[in-house]
This record gives sequence, C-alpha cells and structure tokens, in this order.
Amino acid sequence: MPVNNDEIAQLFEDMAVLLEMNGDSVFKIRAYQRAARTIENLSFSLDKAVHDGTDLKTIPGVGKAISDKIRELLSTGQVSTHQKLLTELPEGVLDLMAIPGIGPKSAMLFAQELGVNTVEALEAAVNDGRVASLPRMGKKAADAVARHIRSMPAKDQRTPIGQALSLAEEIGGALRQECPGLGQLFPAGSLRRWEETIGDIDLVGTAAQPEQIGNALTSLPIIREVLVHGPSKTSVVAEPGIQVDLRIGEPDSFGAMLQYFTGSQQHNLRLRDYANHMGLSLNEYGITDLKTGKVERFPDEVSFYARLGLPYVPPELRLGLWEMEAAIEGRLPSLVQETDLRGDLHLHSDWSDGQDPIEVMIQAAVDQNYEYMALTDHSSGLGIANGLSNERLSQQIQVLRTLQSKYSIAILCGSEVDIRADGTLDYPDELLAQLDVVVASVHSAMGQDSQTMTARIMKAMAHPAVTIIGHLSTRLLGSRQPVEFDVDAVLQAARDTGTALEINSAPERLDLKDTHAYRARELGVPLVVSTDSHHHSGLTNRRFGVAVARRAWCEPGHILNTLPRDQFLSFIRSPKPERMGVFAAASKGEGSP
DNA sequence: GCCGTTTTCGGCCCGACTGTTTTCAGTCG
Repeated sequence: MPVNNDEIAQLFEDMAVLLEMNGDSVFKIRAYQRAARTIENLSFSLDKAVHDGTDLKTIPGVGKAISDKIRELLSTGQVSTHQKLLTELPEGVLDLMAIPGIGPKSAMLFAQELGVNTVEALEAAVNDGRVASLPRMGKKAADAVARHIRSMPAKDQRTPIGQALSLAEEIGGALRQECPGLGQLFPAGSLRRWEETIGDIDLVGTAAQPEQIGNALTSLPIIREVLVHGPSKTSVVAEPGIQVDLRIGEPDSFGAMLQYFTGSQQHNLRLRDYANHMGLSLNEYGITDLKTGKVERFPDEVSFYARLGLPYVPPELRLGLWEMEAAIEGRLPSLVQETDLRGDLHLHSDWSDGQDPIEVMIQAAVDQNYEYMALTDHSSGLGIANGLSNERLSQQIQVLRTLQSKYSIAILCGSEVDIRADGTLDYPDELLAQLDVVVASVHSAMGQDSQTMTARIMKAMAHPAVTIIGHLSTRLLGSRQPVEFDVDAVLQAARDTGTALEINSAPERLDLKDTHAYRARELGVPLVVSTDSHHHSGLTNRRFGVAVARRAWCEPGHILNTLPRDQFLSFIRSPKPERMGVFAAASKGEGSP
C-alpha cells in the first residue's frame, strides 16, 4: 500500500507535536514542522521519487535523518522513533491538543496532574473545578478551556477558498461602511496566497486610529464571538464559524505588515534567515539594522523586498519552498494574469444544465474581451444534467454556426463529453469529428481503482477528437474526494498525445489542483484555464483558476487559452500528434502578430 | 534536525495577547 505525501507530512507534523511534549529542542521541532510543510506542497510523489532513486536530501528542509525516516515509512509502513514517542507519552494528549488554545504544555499538565486523557474528561475536570486549581491556571483560564471545547469543530476545519473570499469581502465592505477612517484593507494569509482551503481569514489594513477598526469588527452583526481584542490585533469568530484575524497598522509601514501577515510562515522564516545574514532583522513594522538599531519603514511590499535586494515575490509563490532561491537568482517567473486569457473553453447553456440561453453565455464571453469561446454542454449519458442527444447536439451545432455571423468573437462548437466507465466516449466518432473543442470528463463510476481509472482516462486522451480533459480528479472541495489515478502516468500521456488538461476554475473544484498543475507544467503539458460556467456570472471565476496556474508557476506561455485566436485555432485544427509542436512554437512567441 | 555570503559547528524569526503573575509562560500565527 503506497503512502502518499500528505500522510508522510502528517507523520512529521505529529512527531513535531510529540517532541514538543517531550520538551525536545525547539529547533528540532521546527525542523520537523518545516519538513512537513514542504512535503505537503511537493509536486511529485515521494513514494515514486524513492522508487526512482531520487536523493531526498535535495528537498529543502530534508536532511539525512528525515530522509531515512521517509524511506523507513515507505518500506515498513511506520517509523520506529515515532512509535517510541507514542508509547512514552500519556495516552490521549494528542486529542487534547486538538482543542484551540491548548498546546503541548497544557495538554501534558492535564494528563499528568489530572489523569485526563479525553476531551470529555477534561470538560468534567473544568466543571468540578480541578482545572482551575492547577498551577498557573485559574477561573478565567478554566472558563477559556470550556469555551474552546464548545467551539472545537471550528478548529482544523478548513473553508474552501470561494466561501472564505466571499466572507472576507463581505466583512471588508461592512468595515468600510462603519469606519470612515479605514484606509487600505486587504486579505492576507492563505487567502492572499490563494490556497484552496483557508484556515482563518486574515485581514490587514491601515487607519490613523487602529482601535476603532477593531472595535467596529467586534460589533458587526455577523460576529458570533470575540476571541482576542487588543489595541492592534483583533480575532473574532464570524457567523459560519470561521475565525477572522484583523491587524491594523500605519500607512507608512504597511508594506512590512502586509508582507508579514501574508506569510507563509515558512516563507517568512526563510526571508528572516536571509535578512539576518545581511545584518537585518524583520518584523511587521519594518526592517531593523542590527548594528545601528535604525528601523526603516516601507509603504508597500515592492520596496520591502527591494531593501533585501530581492524582486517582488508574488504571494501565490510564498511557500518557503523554491521561491527564495529563485528570487535570489533572479529566476522568478512572470506569472500568468487574468487579462492574459483570450478565451473560455468550458461553458454550459440552458440546453443542458446551465441557467442561461446560449446568447447570454456568448455575451458574457464578449464582456470578458475574449477572442474565442466554446460552448460545451453535457453529453447524453449525463441524463441528470439534461445531456444533449445526438440529434440535439447536431441541432446545437447548426444554431451556433448561424449565430457566428452576428458576433466577432469566435464561437466554437463543443461538448463536455462523458468518459464512460470503459474509457469510450458518449458520442459517435462522426459526431465528435464535427466539433471544434471536445472536453472529456469523468462523471460516473468514480469508485474505480487507480489502475482502471488511469487506463480509462488514458484511453480518452488517445482519442483523436478529445481536445481537453475536464476536471481531472472530479473532486469537490469539502464534499467529494478525488478519484484515484496515477498522476504521473496521466500527465505524461497528456503530453504524449497532445491532449490539454483543464484547470477548472469553479471554486469548489480547482481541478487540476495546484501541485498537479505544477507537475503538468514541468512536463510541458498544455494547460487550459476554464470556468465551467453554468451561469453568465460564472466567467469571473477565472480568478480562481488563474490563481491555481500562478501557484503552479505558470507563465502565459504555459496556458493554451492565452494564445491569440489564430494560433489557438491552428492548435485545435492540427491533428493531435502535431499539436505539441504548434503549442511549443506558439509559446515561444513564433508567428505571433 | 538542518544548514552554510562567517560557519562541517554553532547557530536557528519575531511579536501580540491572555491570564496569572509581580516579570513571565503559554499559545498563536
């Protein structure tokens, strides 16, 4: 049974906690945490890397000891030092640590002094006063424990970025209305880095009287609970149960503050380490010269990074993984932007399960200043989505060809064709051959084993009519797990067959996910950013898909639908074996106007 | 445990807030 990267990362995360309880060196603990963070963001499978003989010590934060533990885990299914720690420590302490506000010290205190090792037992100990009587505890502290137990589901539960962004925008709007003195206000943290799920919402802003903004936040109707409320920092729980952290600073030092609260923590650790070597110290207020003690302030992030001799690092890249090295060496990519897109290749109308008529969807694409768009209603197999029969598809093709004369945008006839359980497609070849764009997607039999699913997708990619594979993993954030498949095999087959892979921008999908898109880019697979819109308003979701592409270090040349119309049409009209050549030439700018 | 613009040994980011304390420990990010 192969062990995946997330499971390996979780093991090191657990080890860090266990070592902390053991009172081990904070630096050793930090090393395990860093390794865990790094591993969960890798674009390749460690299992495969070990199999291929890759030296794991080339991974930042992984040295001999951690490399050996990864190998041990992959070959034996466990790590002996981890097992040893588990047996040495009181049972249940890890469960206690799941409670917000309870760290290793408190968990050990409860376990050792009270013999408490479950959340329920701890709650009882709070109620009968035993917790309050502990050293360094008191009534208030015990009450806080009780409160945190009640709010427990809020911890560890991450919110899909779409929901988190809406809420952040709502709160931002409300604050702006309440506080005339509010200057700038931006989402920071994982939201600004466009991570697919958000732990809590960080907002940073500027104001002459910071405490006013914090006060306003605590009294918004949407706020359920106030966790922390100091002069410059306020933390609350907003109505759906999401924590919101607000920091307000002064405009002339906003660059340092925004940078600091955008993180990631790992990126900031690398940056501070780098600054220390220059004799500088960083905090959220500015940069301090360690010799003179002089503090420099920066109104924006560009000047902040520049003081360190670095180019601006886009937030999407700030993982503390490879971006510092690239920044130092001047190798940061020129990331793709929303305005680079020239078309949307996955749109539904009310002919299948969309909500708007065809012309409304066309107009929505025109409104984005696109040069081309593909209408891709569902195929017949998807009865639940009112999929188009052979006859209705033929009819739709006629309608679209007729409509073309009214518009200057290129209207491409397409379909989102179901990939059946056996890898065959849902329309006959003669019909598929009439389409300009075929998006082939899995919508059924999602429980197939990895080998079957891999073969199924690869069979679809081998079909000469298939232009793009839609939402490859079929996952729905927070509600449906991805299907199982061999990522590397599928990505390589995409490249070998000249089949593009979609980055589906629907915020509940984000599929490809960032690390898979990263790997696809490395392999040279043509990528497409589409919205899969079922309503005219959906086309603006491209910002989510573009963010995934940016997190994958994609430049415009990696994204097929940044190509000008003529080059894009040349790509889809070429026989598939020749498409990689067309894409490579176009990406390098050959033949561009 | 990791790592090298001073280093293969000796460093390792920094501050806000809370509650319990009379100067600080714990937690969080």
